Amino acid sequence: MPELPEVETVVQKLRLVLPGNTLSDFHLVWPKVLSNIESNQFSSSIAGQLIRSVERRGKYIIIRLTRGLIAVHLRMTGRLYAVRQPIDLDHRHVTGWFQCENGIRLVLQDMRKFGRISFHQDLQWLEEKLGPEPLGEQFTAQWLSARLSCSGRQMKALLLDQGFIAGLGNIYTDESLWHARIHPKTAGKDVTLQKAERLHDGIRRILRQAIDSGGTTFLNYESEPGVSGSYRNRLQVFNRSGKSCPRCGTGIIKTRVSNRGTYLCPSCQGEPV
DNA sequence: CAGAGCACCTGTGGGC
DNA sequence: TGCCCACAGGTGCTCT
Repeated sequence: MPELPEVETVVQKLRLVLPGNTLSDFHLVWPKVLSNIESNQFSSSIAGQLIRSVERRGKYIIIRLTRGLIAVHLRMTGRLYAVRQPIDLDHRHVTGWFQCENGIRLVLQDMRKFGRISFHQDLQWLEEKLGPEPLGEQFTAQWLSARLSCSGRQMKALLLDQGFIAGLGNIYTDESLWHARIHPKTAGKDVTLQKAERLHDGIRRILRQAIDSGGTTFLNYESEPGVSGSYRNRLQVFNRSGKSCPRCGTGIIKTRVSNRGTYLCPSCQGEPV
């Protein structure tokens, strides 16, 4: 579900209420939600710990404690939100929640139960597996062009690979490739410098606009209960098969690339070289 | 190495 | 209306 802009929106909301609070307990509902630690050990590891900050790295939500950190990945349908204890919301699909000493609860609700929570001492494990942040300084057009030129993989697969760039998912990959007029099956090394520059520009511009819109909502994603993102109204190709390309008017088609549903303009994005 | 297929889960929407 | 199938914003694994 959530890609970088949706996760960033969640992090921005949590940042307003969590830092400064002290965790007291973790309540496990769906056993598999804890990916690298046993429930009792997790509860005792976080009990009494101060939440220092809430950050994002790729699609991971990072909650820094006095000692160690909690990482949450929402996968397809996860939501993470804070509620005041007296407010009893619809508790369907809750896979686990954190209790804070001041009464605030941090709830993970996840229809498909793919979302995961893990506990770590530092971020080294993540830095080893993720590529650069697309909105960070390391992600430049030169870097992108150089990395593309030495890969025979399809562009769609490359952009979805979190080890290549961290944070893009199916929606923003299709939107970015449309922006740069690149067919998703094009091999990385066949992308010209000019198109790599356009892609770099598109990725950053699209992600920033999506963050400003609070992300994209289809079925599930809400940064908190009742709050959906409006970037859906600004999508150019994703989920718009049969509608006309905003640039040239040609009908947008849906195909399958890299085993994912993929939207593109057959005119603007031509055939792969 | 690159790509396909499947597993993990539950819900929804389209076709008949 | 109801049933069945395909598909869903992600990731990790196996197999070819």
